[in-house]
Amino acid sequence: MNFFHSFRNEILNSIEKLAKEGRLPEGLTLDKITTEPPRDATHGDISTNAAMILSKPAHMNPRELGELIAKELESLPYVTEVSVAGPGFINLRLTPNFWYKELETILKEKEEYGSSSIGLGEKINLEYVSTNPTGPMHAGHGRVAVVADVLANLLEKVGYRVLREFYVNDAGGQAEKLAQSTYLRYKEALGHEIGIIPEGYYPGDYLKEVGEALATRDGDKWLSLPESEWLEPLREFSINAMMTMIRKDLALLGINHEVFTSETELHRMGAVEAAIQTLKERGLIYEGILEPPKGKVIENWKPRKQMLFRSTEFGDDADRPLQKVDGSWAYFAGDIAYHYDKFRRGYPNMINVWGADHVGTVKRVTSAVKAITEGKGHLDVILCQIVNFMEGGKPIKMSKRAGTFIEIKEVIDKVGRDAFRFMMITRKSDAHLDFDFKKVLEQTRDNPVFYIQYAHARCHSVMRMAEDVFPKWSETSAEVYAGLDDPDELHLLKLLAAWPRHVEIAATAREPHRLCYALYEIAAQFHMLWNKGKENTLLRFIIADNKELTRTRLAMIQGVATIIASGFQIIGVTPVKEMRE
RNA sequence: GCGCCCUUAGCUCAGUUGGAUAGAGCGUCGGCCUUCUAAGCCGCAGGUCGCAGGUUCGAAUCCUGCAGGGCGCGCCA
Repeated sequence: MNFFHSFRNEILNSIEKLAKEGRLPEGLTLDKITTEPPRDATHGDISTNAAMILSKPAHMNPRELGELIAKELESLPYVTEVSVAGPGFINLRLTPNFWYKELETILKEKEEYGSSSIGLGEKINLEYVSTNPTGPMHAGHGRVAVVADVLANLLEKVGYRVLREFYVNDAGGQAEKLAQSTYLRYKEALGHEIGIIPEGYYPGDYLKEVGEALATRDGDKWLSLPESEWLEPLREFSINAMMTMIRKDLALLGINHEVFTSETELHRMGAVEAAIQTLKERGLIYEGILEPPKGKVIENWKPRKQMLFRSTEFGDDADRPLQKVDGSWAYFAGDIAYHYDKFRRGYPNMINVWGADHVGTVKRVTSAVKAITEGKGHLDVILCQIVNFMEGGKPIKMSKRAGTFIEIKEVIDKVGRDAFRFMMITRKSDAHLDFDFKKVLEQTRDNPVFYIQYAHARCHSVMRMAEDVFPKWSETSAEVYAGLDDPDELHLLKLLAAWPRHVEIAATAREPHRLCYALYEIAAQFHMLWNKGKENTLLRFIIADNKELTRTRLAMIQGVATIIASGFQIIGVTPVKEMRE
């Protein structure tokens, strides 16, 4: 439980009590009252804006009103001091006992500490990665994958029920090109000379084994047949092979989707026709002519009358075509059907995590969701900016065409899953991220992965050391906490107690990066305390001649380890107990 | 031309959704640490929050305009 909530409730109760007694007007709106940590810790532990929010409706000046409310709050449990400051903030200071009590809760709830039910069991469909199944995942896909996966964990942590879904773009021209590319490799596998892979085909070596596998399975059965005969079976064969590969890559990242939805399958079921028909009945489809796109010269642009969706009515910049020249469905038509499908499967709440190169399609898809669900469905798109992969400060140039892009597999091999996952969420997703292979492996403080892992390992190191002095200490429990009275110890306890709030904010803002900063802060404070023990032996965690104090400090250490482990659980990183290999 | 995002200390970035004197790491400078297993710890200095207006008790945060950077702007997927 985020303790700011419980104190907020207490504050609201006090205000209502004042209203009942006639010392404040009745029926004040209390929604905007917040409780949060004061900017400056010297002001106290909890700060509320109540007096400033209510001063206008109550016709009182904020300071005066603050004093009135403050008087009431003085009697709250664990509150040791209440003051009114600045423009009218009411600051509460809590007794050490409060933090000791929170520590006990942490030790009792373990990694569950920080979980909450603010999601109310609501279902969320989270679609992510959805990379084209035409080759292995490359490094750039990794950020989208990890940001979304951590977000999924985070949302579950606060009480949502999340469905992790992958949309398989196995229809359309790219899938056909894949089938054709596979056909070439198939011929090659059967001993035919194929020369250079033509422009527009997928040239990667990974298709060689697909061609070979096909030759092994089917022999030369497709060789003499016309394309119309083999295109569909080869498409399916190669898509399956690609998806197997992608799923392996995802598994390396520790990502496992629960649902894979096939675009082709949606078409087969007639879902696209059905969705378009629905829009038609609502008068949202018409025949019209589009302006040519600006700022980009398109050869062979011909104005054409075509089937359009009125997406401008739902916030898009232009109405969007639904069919290609040959009359087949455009990708967008399938996307409408897909999101309608998700909605009808029981997921009015949808989140898509995309790469920033899809900015252009956000508005059309969100407007389509509004239209087809009649405003009952809601789609939130989270965009991830590009990752700059670097080596010792120098950017690594990547080009798909030149075949110089780095595969995700290679990255994981080099730095490991844990470091990769962590680094991918150290920046907020709409900001660029530099990923330096050298820095990620550095064992210094400016490498946050290392620094936080080290704090966790150090905790366990201390706990192991303690066994020598006090065997089986962990089978007892701390009785008295009063020994934790150094300001730095109390500060550490406060940081631990702040964890549930960070989790909650990160989840509601859908910003996983906040977890990293919260953990870093805890790690820093812990390292600082550890180092203080070097100068001042009284502050050491293990005091050989004081078993009780040692046990108490070990409780604090356990708390630190627990919170870090809990954060790592959400981020999908394994907390290590030793830094040595 | 249009849309979305970004701009905070020399560098890399936080900033609790409108709150108090804007914070951290690196780097610089000055100390300390040869250990409860180490890769470190403390302190000093460093700011017109891109610029200009506006909204209000109060703005890095919201609105408008401008500048710089990024991504995108087929019936591709």
